[in-house]
Amino acid sequence: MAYTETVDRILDAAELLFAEKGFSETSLRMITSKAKVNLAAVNYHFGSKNALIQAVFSRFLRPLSHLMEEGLKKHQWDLDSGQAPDIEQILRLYTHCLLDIPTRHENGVSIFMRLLGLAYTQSQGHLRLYLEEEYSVTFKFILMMVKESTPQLSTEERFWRTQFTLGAMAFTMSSIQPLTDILENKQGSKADPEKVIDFLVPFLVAGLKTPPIQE
Amino acid sequence: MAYTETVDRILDAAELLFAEKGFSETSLRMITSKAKVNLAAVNYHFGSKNALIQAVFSRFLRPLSHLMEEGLKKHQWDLDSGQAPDIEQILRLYTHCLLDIPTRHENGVSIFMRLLGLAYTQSQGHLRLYLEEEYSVTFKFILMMVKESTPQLSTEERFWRTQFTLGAMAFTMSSIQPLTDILENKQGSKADPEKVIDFLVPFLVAGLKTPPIQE
DNA sequence: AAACATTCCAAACGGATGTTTTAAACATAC
DNA sequence: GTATGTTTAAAACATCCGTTTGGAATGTTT
Repeated sequence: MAYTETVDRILDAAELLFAEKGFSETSLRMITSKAKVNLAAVNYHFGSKNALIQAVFSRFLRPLSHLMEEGLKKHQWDLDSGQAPDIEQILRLYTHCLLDIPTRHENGVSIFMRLLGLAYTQSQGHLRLYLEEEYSVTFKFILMMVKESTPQLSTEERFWRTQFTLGAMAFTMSSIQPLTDILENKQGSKADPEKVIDFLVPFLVAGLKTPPIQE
Repeated sequence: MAYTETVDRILDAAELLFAEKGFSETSLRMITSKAKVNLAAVNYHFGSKNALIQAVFSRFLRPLSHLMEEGLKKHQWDLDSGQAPDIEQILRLYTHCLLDIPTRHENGVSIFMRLLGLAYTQSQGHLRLYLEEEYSVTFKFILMMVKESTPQLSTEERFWRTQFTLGAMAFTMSSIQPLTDILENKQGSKADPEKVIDFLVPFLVAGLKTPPIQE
């Protein structure tokens, strides 16, 4: 995919509109008129609306995945070393990488998290498949790290606690500022994502570390 | 709204399809053909598709709200008594009420949870307004109870922890069906909502009770 | 300059959507 | 029996959707 200016303008507009309205609720005509490009440009450059959705995700998941792998290497964590990292360190690494993604909009982090949440909750079969194929390696490795760090949990309880963690993160990050306000460029007491994460991580760590109900 | 048989059949079908596919992805023709009623019946009885969505929510939110108020009365919790309930009791009351709603389908609880999650994550403007107008009293009262039960938290940290809690609940609920499928493929155990809640509450309680970072 | 490939654009296509309208049947109550 | 409300049927409505088309514009290469 050659990144011409038209392609970028489409991706920028689509990213904002998808995050604000959802996928089905955003039409190609909304996107192209916001991006100030011709309607046919989407199908010309991306092929289909579904491919555009996937491209939007790729543009921020690729850097995120890359940052994560670098971070993991730097810590020299290894599954076979027997030295499991603390669960808090894993969360810190993940949130730190999130904040370091280069963003194309203000409040880019909020938008990314909102999109991530939508990817989970909106039943877009094609998107689920695509994400699974493209980025499962990195995320599976993280899941393995979580497993090493929480040996006291049953597989089932660990699975659900991971979901709770994801939910708290995605939901909170996506509502850091009502997205309408973001788009209107309305300013006020702007909530700093870093500060929210400082609140979030101890909350999640406490939940993850609490004794299991299934012995 | 007179609850004739046609009305109920429409609501039953809509409830299932909305929970399965989401609102935008469910057409009136899908609903009426599943309910085996005429297409025009929806607009005749409900007026519009949006009104139908609201009616689906009312049918299970009204009993839920009622159960909550009864539960609060039974515990004789009072904001001015100075006797703050434990935060776990509040969460338990809420989740128990959720499980006690009379359901019209098998897996009714899963369906309600999924709908509740969709209401939060799917940005349906009209739905958000409607829920706000109809059920904000009960909701605000719960927030006051949470405040009483967590006096050690600053207003800011309590606000965010409430967001984390809501996020974990809504996110898990809205994706509970797809997740259950994942889990079933992974291992034979079928996940029923009660079990998920049993995992969820201790996780949230631990997070809510952990010492604040802001002293 | 000529040939080529790429990008852009206005318009149209076929289909699905929510909604409305017509008419006729059916039930129930006064 | 007449009035009132409910249901079905079939069709049309206006609109929106994703996608496709043919040709014009643009840039690059020979």
